[in-house]
Amino acid sequence: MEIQILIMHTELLAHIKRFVSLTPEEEKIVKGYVHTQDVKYKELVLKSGQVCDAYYFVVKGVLRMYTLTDNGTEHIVQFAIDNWWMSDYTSFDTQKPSLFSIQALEPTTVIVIDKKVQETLFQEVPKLERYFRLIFQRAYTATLMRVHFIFSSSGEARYHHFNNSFPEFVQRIPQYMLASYLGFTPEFLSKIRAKKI
Amino acid sequence: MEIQILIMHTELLAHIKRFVSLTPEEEKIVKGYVHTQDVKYKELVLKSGQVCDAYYFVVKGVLRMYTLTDNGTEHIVQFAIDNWWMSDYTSFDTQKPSLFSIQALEPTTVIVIDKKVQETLFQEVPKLERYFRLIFQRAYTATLMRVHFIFSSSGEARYHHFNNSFPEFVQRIPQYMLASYLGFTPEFLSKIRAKKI
DNA sequence: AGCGCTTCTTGAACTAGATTAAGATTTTTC
DNA sequence: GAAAAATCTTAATCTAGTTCAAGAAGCGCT
Repeated sequence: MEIQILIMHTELLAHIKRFVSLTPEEEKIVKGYVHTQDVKYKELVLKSGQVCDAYYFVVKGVLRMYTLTDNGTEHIVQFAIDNWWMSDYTSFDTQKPSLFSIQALEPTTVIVIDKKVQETLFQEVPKLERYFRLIFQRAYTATLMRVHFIFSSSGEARYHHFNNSFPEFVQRIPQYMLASYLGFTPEFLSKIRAKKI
Repeated sequence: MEIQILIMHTELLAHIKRFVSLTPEEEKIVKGYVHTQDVKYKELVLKSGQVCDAYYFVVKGVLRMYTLTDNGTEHIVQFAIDNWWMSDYTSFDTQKPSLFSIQALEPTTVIVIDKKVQETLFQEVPKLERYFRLIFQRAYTATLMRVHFIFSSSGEARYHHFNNSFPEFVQRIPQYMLASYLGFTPEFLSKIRAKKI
């Protein structure tokens, strides 16, 4: 068990070190402030209406973030797979209820930074400000690219593009969720697939 | 002129200080590394195909970031007004050509951080890492909310929502650009407006 | 191995929004 | 202040994608 946790933390530290260097002491501090959590299939780590009180780093598995519209339909805003962070950062900062829910689509292991330690951790390891500056920058530009794709290509083109870019991932999630992420109905996705094989 | 520039810089420093505290020395360093630039109506600060080599902070005016699709139609990915940063951060970091163009929609004044000084500036004033961490976090979550709106509401609903949220801004830009930003055609926007007055 | 639940498919009728094209209005320029 | 350019409107036709409904596969569970 101890060894297991160590390996988990190693994944996060390796990821951080892709962006900033860390001294052994800093590594130790980070390890001291985070913890791992196992999330069962279909379990929620955040439920809309509740306040988000952690950042989640996916070590293994898949999370989805989604909203419920008035008429009861779900809309997937984003997925997180290995080495991605997910949270409702606005709810986290303002401590107001979140519009979003975050759910595991597989048995998933996450590393957690809790609200109550986040500021202290960032003060003790200021390099994390830079690390997250770069993480948010990437997430932001990736989301802008997504807006660009939504506006400039048809649903069919978006499906093929996503399929070509992340073929392994498409295998792992139900098609109706992919449809929701791409912004159309499962029936329409079925039709696209029927055309071309 | 000197006074004018000082006022400009004050706007940026005031904005930074909404997120992090700055000592007088740090303020001085920041002032030393940035400069202002006046951008004429319709002038481009970034042209797609070129490498983006600066961050731009809008002091006064409006910028738009857009792409050209194969068939020649423009798609506006975002606007920047007073106190917003705009850049193609991916192109900036990788020094690869940008897909986007950035253009002024009014005579606009920006404060510029050039690529060649950015790393040095951040090293000398590490608080800027935190500042931009928070800036990117907001930009990221705002863009996620936009994706949510695109998927969960009709074009008409999006128009009314935008109109209610930013009535003064809607006055300042041509309607066909608003249509492009909201993801539909100018003709459709005309129809929406005809319905309701 | 069979029952129940979740996911996927197909087809027919429908609609939000695109496209095309022409004219009207407003803004800019000399 | 008239001509040119840019923006906005209207209407007819068309299409990508939705909705509804029903059946077919797939898959986890005892």
